[in-house]
Amino acid sequence: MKAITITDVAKHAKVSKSTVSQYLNKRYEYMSEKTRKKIEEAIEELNYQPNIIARSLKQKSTFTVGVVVANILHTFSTQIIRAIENYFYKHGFQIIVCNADDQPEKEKNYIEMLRAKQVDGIIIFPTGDNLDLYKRMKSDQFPVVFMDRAIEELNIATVMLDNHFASKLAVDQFVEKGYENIAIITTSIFRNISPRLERIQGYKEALELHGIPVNLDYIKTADAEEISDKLSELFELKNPPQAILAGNDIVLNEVLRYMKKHNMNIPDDVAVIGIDEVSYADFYTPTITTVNQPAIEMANQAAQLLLNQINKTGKEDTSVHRLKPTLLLRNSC
Amino acid sequence: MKAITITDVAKHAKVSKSTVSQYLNKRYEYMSEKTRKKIEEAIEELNYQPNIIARSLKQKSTFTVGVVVANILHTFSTQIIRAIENYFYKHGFQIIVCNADDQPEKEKNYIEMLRAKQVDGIIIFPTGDNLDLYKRMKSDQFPVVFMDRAIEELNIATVMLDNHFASKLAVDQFVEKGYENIAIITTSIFRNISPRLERIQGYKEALELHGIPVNLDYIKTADAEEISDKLSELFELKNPPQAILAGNDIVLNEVLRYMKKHNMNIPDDVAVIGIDEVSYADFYTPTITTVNQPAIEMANQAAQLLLNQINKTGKEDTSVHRLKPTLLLRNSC
DNA sequence: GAACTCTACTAAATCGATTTATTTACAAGA
DNA sequence: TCTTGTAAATAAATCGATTTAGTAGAGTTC
Repeated sequence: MKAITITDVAKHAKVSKSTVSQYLNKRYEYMSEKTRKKIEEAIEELNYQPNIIARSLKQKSTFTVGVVVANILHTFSTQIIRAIENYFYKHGFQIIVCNADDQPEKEKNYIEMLRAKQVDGIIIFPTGDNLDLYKRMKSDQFPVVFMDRAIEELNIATVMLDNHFASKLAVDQFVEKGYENIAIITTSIFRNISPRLERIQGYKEALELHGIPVNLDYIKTADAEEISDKLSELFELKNPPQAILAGNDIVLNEVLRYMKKHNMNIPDDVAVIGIDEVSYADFYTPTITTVNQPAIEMANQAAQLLLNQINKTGKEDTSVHRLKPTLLLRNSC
Repeated sequence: MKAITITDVAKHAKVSKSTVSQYLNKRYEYMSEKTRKKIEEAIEELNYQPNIIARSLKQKSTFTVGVVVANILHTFSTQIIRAIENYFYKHGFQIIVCNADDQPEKEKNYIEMLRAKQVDGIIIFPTGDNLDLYKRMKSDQFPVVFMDRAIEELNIATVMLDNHFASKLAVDQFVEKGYENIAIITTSIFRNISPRLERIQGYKEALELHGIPVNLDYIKTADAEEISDKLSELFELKNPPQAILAGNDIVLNEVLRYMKKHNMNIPDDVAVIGIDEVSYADFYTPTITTVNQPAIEMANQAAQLLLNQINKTGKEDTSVHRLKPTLLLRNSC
């Protein structure tokens, strides 16, 4: 890899570096037509590409933003990434995607790396366990937007689902179909992951609205591997649930796997609704009713909030934006 | 955002920039214990973080590699990204993921951007339509590894599935179960995407091995939206297929959607095998037999090949590495 | 005590761009 | 003829690190 620099171009075109730089930045008024042509030719001939590293050292802005996702394997994460990327691509930015794997330690490393690399801003699916780090970014006025999960009292712009409403949509549907013994299962709430807590909270509120007492035995949280055990616990209750709300796509998979294994019929033996749309929802037997997150709008909104911070356009927005999910009514309930 | 630089640290610790730099690079033998402590404290107090941009301007290596995926929405892409990222994370590299959306134009922009940003190497799922660009990277001796798709005559290290064998696994299984009218459906081969061509080729070869004549009516390629039409064509044949090999996860979804819609029973009305494992394979009714790609091994191998090129370790390897898939035998066939 | 070696440090060059201040050449105006 | 103004171009400073070459001072050796 030979390295063609601005100096080479300048020599080749028999002008100064400064003039070449002006050319590169399209300030043609500082040079004659003839010079412009010479530089153009030199760049062409040498196949010169400016070193963006050197450029951004001087210019500060790197036109790169980071996205730190909690777990890249979630369909929701991928959809968000893709949409964020599309948004920023249009605005001339690149995105650096990093995968924190739900590990605060990894999240910390990535955020620090990204900052050290001088990205212009970061969209984070926060693990929630790096409060000091979040605070430092805030006090440094470094552009940050949180996605999917809220961190209290930090006043950082956040885009997330209206999780209460998501649960309400599901519970309302169950009730309409005549179910009263309704269980909810989410993945672990070990680190107080807000969407999960809110979905449980929304579930409770929705039940109360319908005058149905909340039965704590019907609320289960566990990591994917233990969900099957939790389901067994549910069905061993003397009053087993007739309906199950799966808190996300992973839980839904586990629930369906369990049903399959135990030869249980949906919705006759037990009705099911999942939060998060899944690829197979409309051709599974039965088709699965789901609560769909508006991933693209969420991504666009987060991207826009970040871009506003980066460009210092619009007034400061540190609020939590909650988008409404929709119910995709099918036959599992 | 105040910017603490090495100069600030030097002043604060009352030493020269050079010494601070030595400290940052852990060359403690060039300073006294006392100086080391002073610098350590200064860095701590000022909360200093070195500017990696400035560093890499001098050092050349940016410890960043790019991954340009064809489409980030494919589960296979995500698995690969995740594994590549894990591999490089261990070696102190960051990865920049870019999504080409199967558009050669976008791919070109991204590769050029990545190179301009001086990444140390790139792993590409090539669209195949940027031959000049690929050649230039090759002649610049820029570290590149292709993933998933081969580009003929370029002599660029490539990691991909043994696609012929993938089809063979499926066809062998069909034949063992007594099926002879076997169809294959893949997504569009518009741009000569090698895995798709190879899967079709492997399907033909496998049939011939079993002495079954190849029926061209049984071979269909189409974009996702038209697959349902192609399926109708298949079942309107006077000799409709008894078995269908779905060329990837997207096709499999479409096939299952069609079966559901037309109330067709698997495997009685038609047997199905999919290439690519899917999340619901083991709890669908019936459970779905799939041909599984060893994504993690493929990612590790690609990452290792790239790292070798970057570090110039090992001898030059420009061969095509083909990994073997495995059959996950279930009940759809 | 001259010559040499080490240790602990520093000054200055460097990476490849951008940007500011300055210079040159030439034409217009008084 | 002597300013003055302007267009075109350049030199030099800058960004924030690394790295090379060099130096001061203490200790060793003969």
